[in-house]
Amino acid sequence: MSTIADVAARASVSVSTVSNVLNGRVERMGAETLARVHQAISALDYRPNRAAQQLKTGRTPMLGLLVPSIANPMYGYIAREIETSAQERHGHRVVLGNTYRNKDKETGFFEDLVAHQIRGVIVISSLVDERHFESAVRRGLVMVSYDRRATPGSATAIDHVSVDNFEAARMATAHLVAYGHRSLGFVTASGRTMSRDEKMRGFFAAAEQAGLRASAHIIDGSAQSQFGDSEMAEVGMQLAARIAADRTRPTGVVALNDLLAFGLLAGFREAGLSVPEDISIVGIDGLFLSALTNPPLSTIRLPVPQMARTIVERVIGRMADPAIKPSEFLFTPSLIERASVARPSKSARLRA
Amino acid sequence: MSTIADVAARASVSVSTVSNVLNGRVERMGAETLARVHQAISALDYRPNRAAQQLKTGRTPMLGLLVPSIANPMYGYIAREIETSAQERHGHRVVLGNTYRNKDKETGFFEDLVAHQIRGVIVISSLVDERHFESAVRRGLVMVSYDRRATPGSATAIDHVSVDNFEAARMATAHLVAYGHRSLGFVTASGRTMSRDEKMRGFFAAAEQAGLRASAHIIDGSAQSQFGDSEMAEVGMQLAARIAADRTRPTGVVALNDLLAFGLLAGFREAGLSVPEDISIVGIDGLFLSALTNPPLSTIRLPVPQMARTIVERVIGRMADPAIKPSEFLFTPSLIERASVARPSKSARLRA
DNA sequence: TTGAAAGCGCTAACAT
DNA sequence: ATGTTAGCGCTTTCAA
Repeated sequence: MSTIADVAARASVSVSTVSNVLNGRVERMGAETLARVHQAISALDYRPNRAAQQLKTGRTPMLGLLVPSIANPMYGYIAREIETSAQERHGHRVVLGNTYRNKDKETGFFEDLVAHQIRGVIVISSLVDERHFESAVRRGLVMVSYDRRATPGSATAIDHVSVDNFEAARMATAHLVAYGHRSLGFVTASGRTMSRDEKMRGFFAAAEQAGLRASAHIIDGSAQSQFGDSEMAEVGMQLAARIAADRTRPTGVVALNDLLAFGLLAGFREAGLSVPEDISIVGIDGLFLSALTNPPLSTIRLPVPQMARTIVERVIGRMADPAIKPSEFLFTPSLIERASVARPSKSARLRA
Repeated sequence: MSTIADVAARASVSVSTVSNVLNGRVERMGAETLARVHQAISALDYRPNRAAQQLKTGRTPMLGLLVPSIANPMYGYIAREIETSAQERHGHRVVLGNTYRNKDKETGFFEDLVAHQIRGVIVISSLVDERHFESAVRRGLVMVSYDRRATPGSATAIDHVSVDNFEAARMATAHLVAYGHRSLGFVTASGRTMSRDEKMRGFFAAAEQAGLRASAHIIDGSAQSQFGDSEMAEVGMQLAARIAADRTRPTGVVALNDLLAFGLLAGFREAGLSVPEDISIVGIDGLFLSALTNPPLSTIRLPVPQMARTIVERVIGRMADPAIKPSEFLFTPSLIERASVARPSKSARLRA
């Protein structure tokens, strides 16, 4: 690999002149000099050594991206949007890490970022406990978190970008109510994340609003692991069996997310229940896969591309200007009506 | 951030002594000196600056990982296994890039890796044309490719890790044959990748073997884009409509991959065809989602975790020892029998 | 057993 | 308009 000195020699200029053209400081440069430098650069196929630039400037065009598991299609979708936006719109590469929702893994990732002088990091769907985040921020990281709300009241050093989870669950529940369901369930996996808590509140709010608070219940199952891809669907299957066996089961359920809904769909079928004839389901996420299930899943779509763009803009923007204060960004979801919701059957209504 | 000099000062030793302990050269070091250094390191919470190490040594514990689209659940799965293995077993972080199967994006990614002095790169399912790979290798990259076979005959500078695609398609087809199917289809999207060509060969080989060569057909649809996540399923849906309308349609089909099979499943249902009563399907990949479809999809499972481990070992191993020659690694897939395959119905047999 | 010092490739303040 | 140079934080050779 050729260095800046090689280029300088070939163009018969000093290294600083080369550095100047590299960094766009060409206003008062001789046109001929500039041409010679460009010519030398392409002749040598020269690329600046990022490590050297970085050592000098303390910056590097990279971002960290932490997900519970990239095998989860929802996180894969978000990650794709984030990486594409970081790369195409801001010229940043992204370092990916799977955390399996493990605090030590998160901490380890932050430490490595700091060691690599990568100053921006995006964290997807972490657990409620945020203390190791704050300590990472103190070490200099610019952090934006997805799918977690700011802890109310506490001034935070982190941007929070999320969908209005309360509203998402409320819409899903209201959709069921609109179809005449009077006995409702919110199906969730037992790990507590902030977004789950909010969805539960939205669920109950919609039930309350419809005067159905007494017949609205949380149904939760414990996952072996907490990072939710195949496991999330497993929980759905198990829960479906439990629900099917319950003679007082709800006529309509909202699933924590689409993956859980997929498991529910499979589990109900196995238990001999038809969706939506025997029970209605609405998911949350709007994964492309939700259009393919049998029946196609009614779900709440999250505006993922827009959220991803905001996330990336925030990290990059705040790295460039430390004066910008962290803030909160809430996006509104929307209902996709498909075929997993119908009016409750007479027998179902009687049972409930 | 404290530097090595701060540590040295605090421990009252020279920087080279600190560097020695950092790099494990402690054999003939005074026990007391060593202790002082350790103590200073933890007192200052010191972490070596990777950029500086890298500038000096020319190495950095990172890998590049290129996928067509991380939103594709199969690539997400592979990526998770690769990242986890790179991190836990070898202490390397991974830089992720989506290529959308675009040559310029691939080339751009390679250039950035070189600029960052990242010397190892893993490429998933790229297109057939490999020339820009060879040129990246000449620039110093250690490359391992997944899901592409080496170009026969040509000595390559790239490791190739893949599943035996011929065998995968052969097994899938033989499974259909074993269930009595005499009219076979291989459903694929039209973009040509190496793995697709091999699967077709395996399909025909199994048909031939069963004396069914004349009634074995390729059914392909063109995708708008080539990186295959939601699009792949779309193609499946369209193709299903076309197949359903065809009075001479096969009684059993092998799908290029599970995602395509999901689209097929949805499309057949929409067209009023039942699986497996009216038509049997077998997928290829073994995604966890394939267990959740209605009916559950019979498919060919790829040994993803093992392949991922091999991939990572190869990059890291060859970076450490340039004398190691690139080679080819072929893994054997296995059949998962579920419910999307049954004996062809009488009417279906007559039709064909 | 420990230390001094050169140098990795670049940026930017300063000099000319 | 262009050049000189110190120094970013580390590794490693060589000397003591």
